[in-house]
Amino acid sequence: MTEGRDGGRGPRERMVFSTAQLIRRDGVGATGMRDVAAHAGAPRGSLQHYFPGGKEQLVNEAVAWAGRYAGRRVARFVAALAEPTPSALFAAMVRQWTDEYEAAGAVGGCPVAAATVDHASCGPSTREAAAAAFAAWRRPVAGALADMGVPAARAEPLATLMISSLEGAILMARAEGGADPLTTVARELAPLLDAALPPHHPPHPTPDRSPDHDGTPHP
Amino acid sequence: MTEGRDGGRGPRERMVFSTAQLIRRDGVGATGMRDVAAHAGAPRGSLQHYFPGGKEQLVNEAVAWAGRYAGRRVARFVAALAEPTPSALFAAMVRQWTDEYEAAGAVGGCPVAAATVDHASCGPSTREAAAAAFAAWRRPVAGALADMGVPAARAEPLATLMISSLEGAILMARAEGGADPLTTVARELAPLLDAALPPHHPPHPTPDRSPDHDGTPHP
DNA sequence: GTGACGTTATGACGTTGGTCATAGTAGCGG
DNA sequence: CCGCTACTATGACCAACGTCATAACGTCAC
Repeated sequence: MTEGRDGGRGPRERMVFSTAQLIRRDGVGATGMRDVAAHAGAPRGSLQHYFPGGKEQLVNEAVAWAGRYAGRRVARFVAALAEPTPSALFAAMVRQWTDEYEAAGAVGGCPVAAATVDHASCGPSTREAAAAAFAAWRRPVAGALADMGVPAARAEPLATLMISSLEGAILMARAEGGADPLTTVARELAPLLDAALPPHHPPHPTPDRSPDHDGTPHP
Repeated sequence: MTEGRDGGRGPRERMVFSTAQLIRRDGVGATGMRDVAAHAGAPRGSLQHYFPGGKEQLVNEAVAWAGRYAGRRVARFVAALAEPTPSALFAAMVRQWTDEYEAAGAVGGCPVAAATVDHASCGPSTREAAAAAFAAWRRPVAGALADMGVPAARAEPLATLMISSLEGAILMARAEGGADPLTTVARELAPLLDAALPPHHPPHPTPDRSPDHDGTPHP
């Protein structure tokens, strides 16, 4: 899939983007600097020019980019929801992955998860970058829940639960080679999420699918 | 086979065990065969003798062992529960990790997750091994839920949700360096899990069991 | 033009990985 | 003693990695 928005930017952004793509598919340790340069169509020398901190800096920036991307994506999901319920938001987040897995197979996961697991392949700063990325992802989710009417005290915990379940389901889906765990988690978690709304909210069963194709590939 | 050389556990099992331990801390790619031999106190030559399939076979056996271990652990948790409710089982599963993280820091995650993410560091057979490990873990969880009174149709999906949430929370906990996501997920998911029980939940006679301690560290 | 600078391009070095090949050691039946 | 088998131990290879060093190619200022 060619995405229109990566070629226009400079080579530096392309390399960060390619790093995230390769990391989420192959892991941190298995992603070489040469692979990144080749995937980004950039010269190898540019790596050490733009990222004098070496692989660690490159991975950290890729993780940070993935966190920002996930946060922007959540805002986009919320804006596109016909029924602004927590379960509909979660369903949209999950559908992003089921669509990809059913289209291109369950290769590739979350780059932040890969960076977290491959902890030894990079320095301790990557752990902080992963924490920041999760925070940048959780914050808009919690904000969206609060906007929907979820009590402020429960918005953050529920966002943590949503992201945890999604990440774990991505893991199991990759292992099983199918998207079943993702759909299962979305279905089972839905009633709990909507139950966090104040009582006078009418329970609307299913969200209708709204088109959200911005052409940007997964982080 | 020669048994009884080292207290009943041969060097082969030690190597599989060490592989799981190193993988769950450093990832697959960053775990070298030499490291495994050193950690297991075994000679390097024994690796190629016991695992002619190389690193892939070693990793696969470690993943399979981790799956069996998790399954056995679930059975032990169920036996030790004072109140056999789904939320209590989930709390026990989560507490296994919070205890470790609060005692020794949030280094180390699930070896099955590491093998799933580091997909490129090993062949496709590792993916199947990870799927089998997840299944070996999910089956006893679903069985325990069914025994507690959860309808059979919901036992498997709920087990998938429990394991997904746990795996994702482990991920976030490692990234943040604390056990908070784990406790949050356990608390937020509890009402949904217990709501799957039939209206009058019958208090089962608790099978008294000594606290779990088999001397085996985490997988 | 000339120089400087940001970038691109490539070769080389040192390390580390997994695997292979080959010794070496213990136990045991003859 | 010998030969056999299971296991231990170690050195050698090749490939790949990240990094460094250096040179060439732009494009502006002057």
